[in-house]
Amino acid sequence: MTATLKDVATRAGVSTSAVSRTFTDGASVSLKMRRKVEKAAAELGYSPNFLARSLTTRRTKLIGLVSNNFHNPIFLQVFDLFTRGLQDRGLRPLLVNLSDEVDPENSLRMLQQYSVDGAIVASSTLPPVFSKAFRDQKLPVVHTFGRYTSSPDVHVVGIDNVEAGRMAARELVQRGYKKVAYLGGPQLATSAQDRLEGFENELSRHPEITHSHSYASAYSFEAGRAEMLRLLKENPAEAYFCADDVLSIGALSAVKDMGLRAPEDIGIIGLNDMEMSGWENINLTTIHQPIRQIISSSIELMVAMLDEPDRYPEARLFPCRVVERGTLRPRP
Amino acid sequence: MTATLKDVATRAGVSTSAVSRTFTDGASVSLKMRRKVEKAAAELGYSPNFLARSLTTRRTKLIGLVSNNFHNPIFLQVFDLFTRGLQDRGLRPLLVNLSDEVDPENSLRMLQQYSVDGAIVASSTLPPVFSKAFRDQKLPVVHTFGRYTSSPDVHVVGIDNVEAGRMAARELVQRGYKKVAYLGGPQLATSAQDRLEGFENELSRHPEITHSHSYASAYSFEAGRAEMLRLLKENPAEAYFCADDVLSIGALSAVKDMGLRAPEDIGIIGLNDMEMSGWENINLTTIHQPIRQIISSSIELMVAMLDEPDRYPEARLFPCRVVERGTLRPRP
DNA sequence: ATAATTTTTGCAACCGGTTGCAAAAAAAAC
DNA sequence: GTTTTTTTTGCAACCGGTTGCAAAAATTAT
Repeated sequence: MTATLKDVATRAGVSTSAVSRTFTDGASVSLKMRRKVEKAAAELGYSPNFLARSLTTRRTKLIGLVSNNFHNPIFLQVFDLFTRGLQDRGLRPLLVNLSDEVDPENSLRMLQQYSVDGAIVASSTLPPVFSKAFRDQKLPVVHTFGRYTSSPDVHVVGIDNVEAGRMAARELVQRGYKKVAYLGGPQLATSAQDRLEGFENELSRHPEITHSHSYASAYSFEAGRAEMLRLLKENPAEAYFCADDVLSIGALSAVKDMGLRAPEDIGIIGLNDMEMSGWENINLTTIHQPIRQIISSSIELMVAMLDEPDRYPEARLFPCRVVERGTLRPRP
Repeated sequence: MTATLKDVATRAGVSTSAVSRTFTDGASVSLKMRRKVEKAAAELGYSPNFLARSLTTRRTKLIGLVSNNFHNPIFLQVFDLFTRGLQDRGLRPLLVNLSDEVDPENSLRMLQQYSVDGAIVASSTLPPVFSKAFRDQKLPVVHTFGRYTSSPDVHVVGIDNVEAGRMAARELVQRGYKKVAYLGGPQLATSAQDRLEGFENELSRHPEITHSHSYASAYSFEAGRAEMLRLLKENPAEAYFCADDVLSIGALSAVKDMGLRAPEDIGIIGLNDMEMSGWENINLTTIHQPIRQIISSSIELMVAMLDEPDRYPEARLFPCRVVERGTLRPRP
């Protein structure tokens, strides 16, 4: 149906190699030849078949974009930034939804079958074993929103979740809260664990402040709401650090449901600073996570790795900052 | 690096065809042969290269998932459903972000270069010329959330936007509003046009009710908020039909900003019924669009087309229903 | 046991490209 | 105008598979 290399060669009266070379940059073709070939190609509407090409070049320019976060609105932005960033560099995202997947095997095999050049794992809730499995197959992999370790197995780009936890604690301390708590995402998410660690670590310097923690079942509105409802019925803290904005919004909803107000009765600070946290009817005080930088850095790293697969794994962490809005009482 | 067909053949001491056949279902292989090959394959960790295979079979099982909606939270759910649905059928979504794209040429060529088996265009704001360009290249295409016409150029799956507009109008009429208005998305979006058409069409049966319309610059919170702020400063209507939930939420925010309340001062009805519309602090009365059915039907249609490419284009429309929450005054 | 039929297998060509190598052509040096 | 050097070109093998066809092997019928 569509024109092939051979068709163009025949039409231009040249060898197939010549045609191939005009479409490979850096190859040796005379100007005259190039003209001839390009003319024939244009007449036939030819453009090279990337997949056939990939057989010999061993480059598909396909990047597996692997995630299991399809419920947190922030990930729409994540996908937007990733797809555009990859496209701009001539790469193509093959989207893999790991929502219910527990075993890396299948996804790994699939990525191999499509010969992706690399995989970006965009998730803070996927266990590290996933990205490690990819790496073990010599597949270049970047774990975006992954866990920081001083000697990482795979490239990690994100924030220092421990530090973010500290930051949240400091913020609550400064505002004079005496009884605080952490409301985390799924307990097995490394991000949730690390944020708690930092939170408690900072609070250990303030023995006069009591603190506790619990986990919502997912990074979702409903989960945050349910957990906060439960907490409020018992013996609630004065202020909560919710490990994610969407969780915070759920928690806020619970607060209002119980006839309470934020920040007057209950203080809440989130993490992410997603677009809707700034919406007037939400107006959440939160810790800003620099998504754009995280993603463009992830892509850069991936591009670099395509040229240099044995690059030593590094961790790239970006600083966060508190965005003050209306759900925490003012600093004294 | 990874084992190839030939490696397996050598190891098992059989021909490459034999190996190929064991991995092609429906091919003729004796049980004994299959055993032998599978053993060798397992030992080498072999699995067939889909792209090489696609060269001869002319099937890549790659589906272009094309969209320009990366700001409306409902599309996160759309991507979730599409990716899972496609995966479940052994198809792989190649995500294409058309956000700033005005010319179908590039995207079309790219999809051709990767030999996708088909393309799903998921957008209500992309001009029909895009999907038509794909179709013209004999590429099976489904336009999800596309415009209904009685003799469609390409397969369309979605809702009857005209009818949805009527439904919204009826709802406002029944609740006794005397002065109503339509707040649309980007004017060139077919969905925005059609919803307005239905809205006005229904209202033409009620000459005692005055109505007007205007458009927000995008289907986004900010755009809805800005437009509603403008409207409220002039001569606002009693109730608005906002052509999208995220637009409605922006509008609601504007209403509160001006010191007004919904539904007491201004009534609002949206369209989509996205998850967060049900959140307690939003609580938007809206028209439910059956996303799950729309998407699973789109996938079914695509799968059907892969077997029968010249299938006559059809339109599949799903009925909507009003979801009553708290932003419209009750029926009398 | 032999012939006829069916099933299984391997050969070799092909899918749409790329590329090392050597020959041919063009350019530079003498 | 030769010779040397450089550039351009085509040949042919290859990337990792599939598949039509005919031969070989296994079944079934006689």
